[in-house]
Amino acid sequence: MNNISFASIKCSNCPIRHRAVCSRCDDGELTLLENMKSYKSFVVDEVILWRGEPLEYVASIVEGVASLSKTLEDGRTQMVGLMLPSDFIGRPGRTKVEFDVTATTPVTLCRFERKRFERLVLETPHIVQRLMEIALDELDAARDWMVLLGRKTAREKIATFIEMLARRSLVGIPENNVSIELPMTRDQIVNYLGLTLETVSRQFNALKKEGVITLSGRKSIRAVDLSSLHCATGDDADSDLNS
Amino acid sequence: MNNISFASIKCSNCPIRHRAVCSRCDDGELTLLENMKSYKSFVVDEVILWRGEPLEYVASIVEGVASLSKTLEDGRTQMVGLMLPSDFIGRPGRTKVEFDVTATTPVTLCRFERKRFERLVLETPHIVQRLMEIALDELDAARDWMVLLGRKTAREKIATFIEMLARRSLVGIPENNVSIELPMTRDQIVNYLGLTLETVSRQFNALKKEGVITLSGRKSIRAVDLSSLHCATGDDADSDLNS
DNA sequence: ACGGTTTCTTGATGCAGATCAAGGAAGCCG
DNA sequence: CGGCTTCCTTGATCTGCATCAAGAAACCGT
Repeated sequence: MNNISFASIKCSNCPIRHRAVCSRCDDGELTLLENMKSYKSFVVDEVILWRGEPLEYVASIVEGVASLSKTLEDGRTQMVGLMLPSDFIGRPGRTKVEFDVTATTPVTLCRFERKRFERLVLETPHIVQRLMEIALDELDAARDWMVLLGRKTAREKIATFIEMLARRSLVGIPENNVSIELPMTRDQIVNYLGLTLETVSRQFNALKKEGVITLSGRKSIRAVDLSSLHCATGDDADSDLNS
Repeated sequence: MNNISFASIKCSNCPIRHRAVCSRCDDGELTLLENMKSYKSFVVDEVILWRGEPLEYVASIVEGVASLSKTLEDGRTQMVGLMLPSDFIGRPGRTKVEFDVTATTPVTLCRFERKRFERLVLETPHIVQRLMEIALDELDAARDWMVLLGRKTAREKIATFIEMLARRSLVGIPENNVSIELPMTRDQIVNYLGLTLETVSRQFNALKKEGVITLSGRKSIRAVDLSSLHCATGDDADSDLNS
């Protein structure tokens, strides 16, 4: 656990200062948030929030990856979102969440008491504006994922997943031979992509045999050939450099 | 086409006054919107907005149903949203949309020039607040749909779809024998649910044979037995009376 | 470095839903 | 009302992925 280092961090030095819910805030607004915030960390697989549980805090992810997932009666589960640093958990105006939130890597949150935060939101347009943008970005991502879940083949799902991770892990221009750390186990990938363990395994290894990627260890991938990886996604050539 | 009747409607008499983007606005704010708005209508299957096209207007749906859909290289398409009256099309801060918007029934929009609207948004917290709520509600819906697309069987998808329409078409307490008008053709249902024509047809008729629903004509359904309909959805007993 | 556990791979088989291929019923327009 | 078109249904077959069933590799604690 590495949260202690955050215990007394200044907002102005925060790694997500420029992307989180506070990104548009001026110094005065930031001070208000500074006085409200508290950090909390979670270990891998720890549940951050249960579905339906009263929501006492809202929070930004400072570090780590969390997943949102929904479960049907009989136990089938579907991941409905991946939350990365600067993403926001919880929403003003709702007293609970409709999904379970789980840490897939060690996670550190910057939390605000929900009720106080809601009051602040009403008076702080910069925060609402940013919250809206964050929600709309998530909506875009959710819609892309709907295409994947509804229409893509197993192979295309895996390729899209890897490409998404590759695109995210490099800041600059994409180039071949990017090394990627999977932020989740096969089991979680399964629930993210709407597949089974065996199918995920087979498709990873198929792409490996074709020389599109290499695998080493359980959570490390190298994208050898980005262009053939993209061909395998089913998406068209252009599409999104956005956000 | 029935749009002429809207040509000079007052915002205060608007059928979506209490739910649309303007729902929190006071009289002054409403007057500003009133002076910016223009109505436009679309016939069935008319494209309201092409993916990637520059976005000159944002708009609320006043009447009718529109669909958002995405298409893969090879023509497979997935509907990623159904827009109903009071839903909002377009977003401040983006110059284009990432999907096609099509009228699935005759549609009337209340439009605002995007640039003027963006300026107004910056100064009108009531609008941003409502926009955020709308976005978050859409996000909830998108996530429910991800579960359907990723994990539900054909039968469960159809049952969920019908239940959604039933729930929406009645204002009060759900009761058996609700009559439902499908706002779309089989072909569009197919793309909404991530299935094929034949499968959709078979599952509709399976539910009919079991006495859960009756069919009459092409677009009219009666939900005879809501509780067995719900059982067929795969969802758990409680879940959402929200929003 | 070793044994045990967890996680991942590989193979064999089965099935839900896709695809292929005709028919049949609604709706439309004369 | 009758012919035409579009849309929907039904049946036969195929296939991608799930499921079932062993192994094998990676990781972990001692």
